[in-house]
Amino acid sequence: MAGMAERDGTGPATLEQVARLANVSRATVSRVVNGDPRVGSAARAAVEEAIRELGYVPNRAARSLVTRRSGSVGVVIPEPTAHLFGDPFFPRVLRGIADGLAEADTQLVLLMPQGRTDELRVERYVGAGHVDGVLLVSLHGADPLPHDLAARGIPVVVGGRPPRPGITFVDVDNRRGAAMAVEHLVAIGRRRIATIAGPQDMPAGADRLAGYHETLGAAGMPSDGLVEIADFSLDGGRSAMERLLAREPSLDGVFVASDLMAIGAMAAIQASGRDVPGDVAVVGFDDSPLAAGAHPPLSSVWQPIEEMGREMARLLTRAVATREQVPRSVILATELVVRASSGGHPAGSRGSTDRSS
Amino acid sequence: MAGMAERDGTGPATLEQVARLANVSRATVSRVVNGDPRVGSAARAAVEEAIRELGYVPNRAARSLVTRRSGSVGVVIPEPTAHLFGDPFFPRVLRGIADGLAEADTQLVLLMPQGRTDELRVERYVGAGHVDGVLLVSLHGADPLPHDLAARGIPVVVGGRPPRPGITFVDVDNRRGAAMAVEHLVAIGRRRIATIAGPQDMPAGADRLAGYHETLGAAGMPSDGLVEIADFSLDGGRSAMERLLAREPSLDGVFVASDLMAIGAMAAIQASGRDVPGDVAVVGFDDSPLAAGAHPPLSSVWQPIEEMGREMARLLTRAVATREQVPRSVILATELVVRASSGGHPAGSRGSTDRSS
DNA sequence: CTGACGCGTGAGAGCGCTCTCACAGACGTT
DNA sequence: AACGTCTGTGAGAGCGCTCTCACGCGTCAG
Repeated sequence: MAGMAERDGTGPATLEQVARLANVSRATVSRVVNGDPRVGSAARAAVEEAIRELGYVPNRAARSLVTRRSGSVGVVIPEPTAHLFGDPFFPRVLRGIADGLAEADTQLVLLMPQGRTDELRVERYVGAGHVDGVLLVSLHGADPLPHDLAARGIPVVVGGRPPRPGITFVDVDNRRGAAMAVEHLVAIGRRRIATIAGPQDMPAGADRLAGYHETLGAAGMPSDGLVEIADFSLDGGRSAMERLLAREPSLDGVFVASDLMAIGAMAAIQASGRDVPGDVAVVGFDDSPLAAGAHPPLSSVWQPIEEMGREMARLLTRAVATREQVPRSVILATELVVRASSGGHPAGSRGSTDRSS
Repeated sequence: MAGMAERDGTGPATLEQVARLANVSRATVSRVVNGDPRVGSAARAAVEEAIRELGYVPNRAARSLVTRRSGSVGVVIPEPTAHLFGDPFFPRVLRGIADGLAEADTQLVLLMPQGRTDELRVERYVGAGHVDGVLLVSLHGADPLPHDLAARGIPVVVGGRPPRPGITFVDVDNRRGAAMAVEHLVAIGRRRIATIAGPQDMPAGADRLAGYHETLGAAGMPSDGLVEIADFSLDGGRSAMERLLAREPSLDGVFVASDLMAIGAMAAIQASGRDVPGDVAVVGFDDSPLAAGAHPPLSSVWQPIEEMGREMARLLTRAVATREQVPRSVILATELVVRASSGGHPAGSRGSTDRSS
């Protein structure tokens, strides 16, 4: 490696070696490494030079032995969540988390418990102090894990609104996103607007449905007979749409709570001889790569998934550093992306752009 | 916690405390904890009792400080790989890896470098000995990382055949899987069999195309004008199919190198007024959840993705333990799942079942 | 001129564990 | 009876780091 003198003999350089080379004590080197300001500039320069020369990298094990911090956090992804997502949700949160943790020079230890037994193992593992905190991506129903951990005083941040409050979380604004989608359908003149919602034991499913109802209510439009629940799958979307069309042949707009379901729904609409968006306008949710490639291209609600992961990491890092126990929450804004399926321009032009938090 | 006496005062129990409670030396406790056989049964029992009573869990940092093993391995997922997969490939390998590492009580440290700069950071990180080895899930073209790490003597196992040999890897039998798919099309009487292949700079893409050619060649059937390359996306599959149909209207079977593309292809076939499987039989690859939900249900080649992850973990664990440098490789068998899209029974009945390695 | 007070630095004590070495006692061999 | 040999155990020395404490020095008020 360039610029890295070969240290004679055994393994990576140690603090001790750096100290000797720089003619200072171990303590001083340690101060430099950890950014302690009370170090003279001469000493600091000498140490930095020595560090560069030896290619010194601190030994994490030794450090965490004395600091009693592991410098790593656990990211828990329970089975049902991992399974659910056909679109690249999963990798994207993870990337955001990885990003956010890298900012704080923290390791990401992945834990994927399968079943209750594994969850208990995770709890024991975390309880043993092997990680400084836990990030939980849980989008299905009531999971006892976050509360159990929080009760033990372990910093926890969950991604997606948890069913029970009292826990720090980051979520995207599902409700507002859904509302924007429905408002858009209203704005382009649709009068019989249906929805295909996700499972109601998932906060994301429930919140999106709530946004639908809220908007229709505000517009003074009926929603009776216009709601179907499905399971976020392609096929689920298709059959839900078939039921909707059978029951309410006159519907002219539909908000579908996920892109995958929306693509299934469009297939059903087209199979019934109707045109999208001519007869029925469709808006999905996720703005996954599938949306832009659909026929016709699918309008969809974009959500800042990476940002969610990054924010989770930041909140956890702060909680670990300050030892504070107050639950916080961050809701990230969503955006509507209008495409041909709801009569917008064929190209994927962005709709609203409020992205504060 | 049940059965866990409250230790007076400060933090988790230590070896020392266990030793005192059991009336033995630290060394003996250490032996019991690490499964050293040369411990008398009386001492062992006393130690085990004390461990239970104190809820003792070894301190990883202290341990790895002396053993010079971190007890964790890095799992590297470069940007392009993470982005590519719409189907749940990514979570599934990860789950397999998590499984396999849990068997060896090893931590999974996730590294998701974005761009070359990050890759160098990963290299430095790994080089610093923070992990005992590296697992790399890389399915795109030539990545220098695995060879760089291997050259430094760091144990590496990659998932998916690497472009250059000389590295331990685990892969699914893409070639044989493709061959089985095409053989099946031949067996049901198709005579003009096309293929939509994946990107040829990805080994998975190249190997599946090779399997196609191999089988057609063996059957003495032509393949000229019957090959299209696409990018594993829904839309890519659709347009490739349109090109194929335009060029070769008489084709009666098509092997598509991914389910997502196959679904796009089926849409194109149906849009052209043809019936699946009546006019054109279709077989996909991946056997993702999308396949069973497609219309008609899609025949597809199933691959043991979790098993691939698990096997990667095992190979790495062994390489770390034995310090051996010999590259190995494991190829896992694929299976053909016949469904309605190639005229099989509508239900998803399994085809062949050779799954040795 | 003296004492108090900063500031930069070094000495040294651990953090919790593993592992080498020494040793006591039980057994078998010549 | 004297010797080796094994087996189970303990003592103790670190692993590489952080952090407290003490100390030497220069500065400034009294």
